[in-house]
Amino acid sequence: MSDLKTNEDVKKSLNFIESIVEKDLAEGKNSGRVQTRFPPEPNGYLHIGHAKAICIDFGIAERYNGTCNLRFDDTNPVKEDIEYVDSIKEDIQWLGFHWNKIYYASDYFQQLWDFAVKLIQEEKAYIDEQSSETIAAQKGTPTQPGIESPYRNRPIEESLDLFKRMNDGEFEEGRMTLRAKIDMASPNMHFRDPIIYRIIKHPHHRTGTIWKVYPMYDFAHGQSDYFEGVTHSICTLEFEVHRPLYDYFIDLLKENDNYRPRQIEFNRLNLTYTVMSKRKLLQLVKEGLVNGWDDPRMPTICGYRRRGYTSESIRNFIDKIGYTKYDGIIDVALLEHAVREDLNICAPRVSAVLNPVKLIISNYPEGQVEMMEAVNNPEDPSAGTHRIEFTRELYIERDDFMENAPKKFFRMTPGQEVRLKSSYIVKCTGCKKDENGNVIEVYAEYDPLTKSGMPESNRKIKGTLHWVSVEHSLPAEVRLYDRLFTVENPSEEKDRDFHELLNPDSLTVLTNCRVEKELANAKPYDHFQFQRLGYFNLDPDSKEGKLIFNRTVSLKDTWTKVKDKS
RNA sequence: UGUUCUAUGGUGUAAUGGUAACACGUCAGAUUCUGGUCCUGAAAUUCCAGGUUCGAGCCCUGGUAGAACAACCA
Repeated sequence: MSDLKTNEDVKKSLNFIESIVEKDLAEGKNSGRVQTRFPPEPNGYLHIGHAKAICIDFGIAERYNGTCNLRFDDTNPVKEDIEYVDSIKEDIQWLGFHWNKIYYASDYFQQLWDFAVKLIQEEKAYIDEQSSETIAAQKGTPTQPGIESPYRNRPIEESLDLFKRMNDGEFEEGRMTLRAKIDMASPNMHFRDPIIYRIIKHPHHRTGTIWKVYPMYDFAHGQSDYFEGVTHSICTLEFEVHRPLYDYFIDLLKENDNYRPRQIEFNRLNLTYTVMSKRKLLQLVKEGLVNGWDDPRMPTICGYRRRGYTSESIRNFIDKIGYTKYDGIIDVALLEHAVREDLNICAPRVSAVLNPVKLIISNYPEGQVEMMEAVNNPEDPSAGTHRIEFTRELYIERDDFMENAPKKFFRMTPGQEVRLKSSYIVKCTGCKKDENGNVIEVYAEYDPLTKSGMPESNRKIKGTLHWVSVEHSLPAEVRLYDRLFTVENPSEEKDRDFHELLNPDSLTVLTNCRVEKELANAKPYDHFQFQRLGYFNLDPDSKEGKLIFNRTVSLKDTWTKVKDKS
């Protein structure tokens, strides 16, 4: 035991974000305070990429005795909805995080308005009456400077007056905008007089129709951070080029040198075979290509939850992949490993047959029922055992019988002995086929001396099969979920229609499954290991008399490789 | 012919000027009443070229490659 490392010995190295925070702390910045925020826009459900952000936002606060607030970045009423607000809260809690307070960017609309008015008065902003096309054309390109708007130097009073009238609803959407007056020749496109306010007449899910003008992201995010007292504003890499503008507005807002929020960017999560774009996920839902945001094929938090992933495994996964500035793509195998790792420890083993074929133990008395003791979890002896009925007629997996088997097939084939899990060793004697040659019954003889626990049962047998009693098992429906996309990196196939990349076999519904009686007591989301078949959970749509299971993830199945070789 | 950022086995992440390590994946073996788990082993790595240094994955210069930025989205 002594050479085992304790948790303290295995000191995890700091990621670059933690290093920055520690350095700031060491330098006494922000009076030694650490405050973060998780700032989703309520325009969709959270996906696993958000989980990465959530873990670092809440994790940094926790690690450095700070606080983390949840802030909804609700500056675009057209796309946002209260449904999303609710789902986001639920998913964060399911992941096991707790916010200090909930804020909304819309809480700051008045402050932001006042700040905008101040900028106009200082000749740092003006009302532009050009169309979006004209403004875009004048913006130049990343390699060519833009040109100035003819409205750029209009009198302060005129801008002030128009800004007020914009918010009074006097002008149509798109008619005019408020732009910051910075530098049309800046190499950073975001400094070329960015639009900071636009007219939107669509009612806001919180403020209703009070406002007719809404701030843009760049004019709301940093300021909101500042108003709240955020010290470390952690976001993804694509906001890197926004940071100078973030700092620009903070400088105009900042009142003293004791506090200033700081933006830090990390690499967004990319997963193989997975689409992470909110826009595309919304499209999948809207076009009915999946059964809602919580479809088990979706990479959303609620999709994974429904599929049977545990929050623990998602957090462990995030922990494994780390935070850097390198823009790579992570193999889903790593996520699946994290899920198996967690489920292996906590999922009870139960018997289920997905594709049943009858097995008749010809020398076993008709009508006899024996209760067999089944271990709930070999990884956890304290999980105990449960009992399962053994009878003359059983169901086994159709794939577990082969009439003419290759050498490395260790399961049911004429003349070969196999062990029926938790019960007897049986020897296959043959099978019966219908007129089409399909196997309809398999026959075997049991050895009464080999019941689990008996001395004779210690014979070395290569194959162990799972089974259920024909009479005592329950019917069930099992849904096998595969990858939604056929290509490893769907976002790289930009020129191809997204629909072409969808996997037509991403969902397989098996309706003739049989499960052991024990499962009648299962509760929604409970997870199980169906022995060699993988991990499954009970779908919340299950009803009394209709059990529905989702396959969470398959086991690593080396049999498939043996098959390839033979 | 812009600005900003990035580059370590197949994938992701460490090593903070001093023996290139960890996890996943792959392959092989052992154990097993799950072809799972656990265990053992193997193959495989610092983008290129210079420079600084006793010593460079790390610092400097120049290349190369990739990413982000030209929404009245966030």
